Amino acid sequence: MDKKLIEARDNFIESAGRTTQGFGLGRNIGQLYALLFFSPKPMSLDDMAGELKVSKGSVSTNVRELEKWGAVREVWIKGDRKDYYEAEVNFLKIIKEGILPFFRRKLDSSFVATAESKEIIHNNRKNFKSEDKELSLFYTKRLNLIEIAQSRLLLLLRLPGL
Amino acid sequence: MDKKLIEARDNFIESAGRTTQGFGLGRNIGQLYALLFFSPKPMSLDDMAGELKVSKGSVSTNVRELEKWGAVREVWIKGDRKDYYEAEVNFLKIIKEGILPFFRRKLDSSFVATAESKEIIHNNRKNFKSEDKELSLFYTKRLNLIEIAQSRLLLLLRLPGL
DNA sequence: TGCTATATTCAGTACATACTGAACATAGTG
DNA sequence: CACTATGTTCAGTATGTACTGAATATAGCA
Repeated sequence: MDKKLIEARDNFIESAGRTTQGFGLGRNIGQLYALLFFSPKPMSLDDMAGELKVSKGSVSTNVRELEKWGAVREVWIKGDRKDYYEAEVNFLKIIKEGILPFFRRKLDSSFVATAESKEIIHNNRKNFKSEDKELSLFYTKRLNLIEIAQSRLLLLLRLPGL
Repeated sequence: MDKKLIEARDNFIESAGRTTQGFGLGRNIGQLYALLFFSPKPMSLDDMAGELKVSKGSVSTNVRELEKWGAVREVWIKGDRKDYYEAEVNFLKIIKEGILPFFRRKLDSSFVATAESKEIIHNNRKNFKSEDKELSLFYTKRLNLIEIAQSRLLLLLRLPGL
């Protein structure tokens, strides 16, 4: 394979790794997707581990994460007992159906925390005295603000424009 | 301050920290914002460091990052030479004007990498032979796919629905 | 059913990164 | 203008997390 083609591909792979890392998704996973995205043929775990110079264990874990997101799929190659994978090339679909729901789940847990905090205040509203009463009112207002923002955010993450 | 109120607040602060951490933004920065969001009065660096039990250095760094995002603002308290900060409570505004542009900048660098890879292939298109010629065509197609997806993604990050 | 090729798991480790804290810079005050 | 209170910086470190690699599980084959 031509040196310049390899350079073009590796430049992209490196960038993809940096990008996923920057979003808290790890470097390997982005590199892995980029590698498959630039492969004309499906690749086996060993192929991928070999190309990226990482362990097979890491490839196994990350490729299954990618599969969960619908970013890669397993393909059958008859007469071969290895698992082969290829990239889903509809990138926006991956964002919309794989990555954003993943992020949404992270936000859900903060949603839960907001509700918990409201609950704590509500359950104890009888026991607050003087300046704490005032403060509890303030907290409730702020928690309501956050709840409104959170639900709007969840709607937005459904990407109505897509 | 009432124990239950502290519990409600700290529960929220902890969750905020976990959330920002999950998005690759660090834990402290989320906690800091949450702390200010739940403070009826502006707070000084020492106040914040004391409440969160973290170093003043970290507070200084993170509060300025939050300021860049428009998530907190400095307020003057006359007769006091400390800097005081309060939270911007319009959370969606912070997302739209602070955090998304921050993420957008991360994506920009991957945009650059795509262009670079195209450039490399273009500059060498004369020199490829036989099967490499075919492969370079394949790469170009894939890079075009990515470029289209990337530009649509950037549009989306402007959150037209907001 | 045992054998071999392949995939998965997970304890240990390496690595990146956010935080600490002390030294330094700065700006208010008397 | 020196003094003091406060803020910033940054080298060193602690911490969390992703990766390694060997042990284990699994699945196809003969």
